[in-house]
Amino acid sequence: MSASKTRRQIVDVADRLFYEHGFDATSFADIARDVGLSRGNFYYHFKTKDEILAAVIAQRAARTRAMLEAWEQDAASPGERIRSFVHLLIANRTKIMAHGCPVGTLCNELAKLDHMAKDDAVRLFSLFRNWLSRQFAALGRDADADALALHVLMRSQGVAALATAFRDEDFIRREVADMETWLQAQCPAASFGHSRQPV
Amino acid sequence: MSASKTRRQIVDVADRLFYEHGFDATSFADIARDVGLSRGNFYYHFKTKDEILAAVIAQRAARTRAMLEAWEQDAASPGERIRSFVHLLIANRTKIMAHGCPVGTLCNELAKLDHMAKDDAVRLFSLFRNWLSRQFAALGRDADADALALHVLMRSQGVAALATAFRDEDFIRREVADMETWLQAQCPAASFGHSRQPV
DNA sequence: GCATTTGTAGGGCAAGCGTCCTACAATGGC
DNA sequence: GCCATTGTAGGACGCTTGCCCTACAAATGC
Repeated sequence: MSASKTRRQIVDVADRLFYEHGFDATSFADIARDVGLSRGNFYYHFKTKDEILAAVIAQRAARTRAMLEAWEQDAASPGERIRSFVHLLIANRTKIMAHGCPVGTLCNELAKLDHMAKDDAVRLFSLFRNWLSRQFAALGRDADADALALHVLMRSQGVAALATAFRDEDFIRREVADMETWLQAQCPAASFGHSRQPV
Repeated sequence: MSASKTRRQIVDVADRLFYEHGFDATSFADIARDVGLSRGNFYYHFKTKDEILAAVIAQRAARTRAMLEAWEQDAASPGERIRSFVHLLIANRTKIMAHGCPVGTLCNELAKLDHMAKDDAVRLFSLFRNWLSRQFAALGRDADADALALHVLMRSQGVAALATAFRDEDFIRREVADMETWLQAQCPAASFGHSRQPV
């Protein structure tokens, strides 16, 4: 098997395990077992655990960028794009109720561990923050675009945190609906499309 | 030194270390060092690490209950009481920016570790949830009191999460002010006291 | 002043950690 | 068909973990 393919497998598995069990609680052996590699052979692909973390964060950043660009293409209006973001909460509800927001929980853990890569993880947040900010600016809210972006991000983090604690799917849908109402109120003139009822 | 006093010291130190570095990353040795006890002697006071965690959670629950009762006494109106809760974000801003919300981060970590005590940690959330719910009910919002309580809890969790990531004190004050405005709008008839400007 | 309880010190245990090394199988260029 | 490169297996390393034990000091009861 080619090295790059094995490497990608390692990063995929590590990504999943870091999300499900946390970075610190995931051991080299755990990743190796799931990839089907011998423990020691890891050294060939990744010298240290931190190196794996860096690769995982880089991959998440790349995928996030791709997702945001796709929304930029697909969604008709900035308002629709923001709705796409908000609806991530519903699309990923099962995983969120089990393990929280991948970005938020990673940032929290790395902050507690006072880990080098902490700032890199926060940069994942910044991707969303800047993208949301641009959408709000496009809606004519240039003056407070960044504050609005942080507000949306804040809400989704809060929803994810409580959804994990209480495992309440209705709560998620209720708060998403509330965010949509809020969104409409922010830019009454803008077209947000038809406000679909949550399923 | 009396056993109960040493025990209390252990729980206090463990509480702090669990908050600052997380449960998993805090070792027996770390706690022992900070208390000034020999490593091995822990066995006398606590058989297992989980036992320490249970004691820490129990202490947090007791202190939370005491705080909520104090607010019940001090604050004139239910609205003022809810404000007391919201202003925790500002009062504890430094610690929150460094280590997040003590309850939220603990729940997240225990969920990832799939730890026995997970539900006990969530019960800390429920203390706030039920208390807030009672305040909203007292404001005449019986029908959706619990949903409103969850909404307030959700917001404070979101603010704490992003405050940790971006270390932005202004963001905290802005969102607290926004929550106060929202609060006024929820129960226009109720007395919320004068809306102080955040310092 | 002796005996029992209460609390502490220090170290040992097996297991697991991240890391690192060496030996070997598979592959592809020449 | 030989050789260098690429990738893998398996285990050893030093360390730390949670946990447990025994020996001893200090306090307490009678």
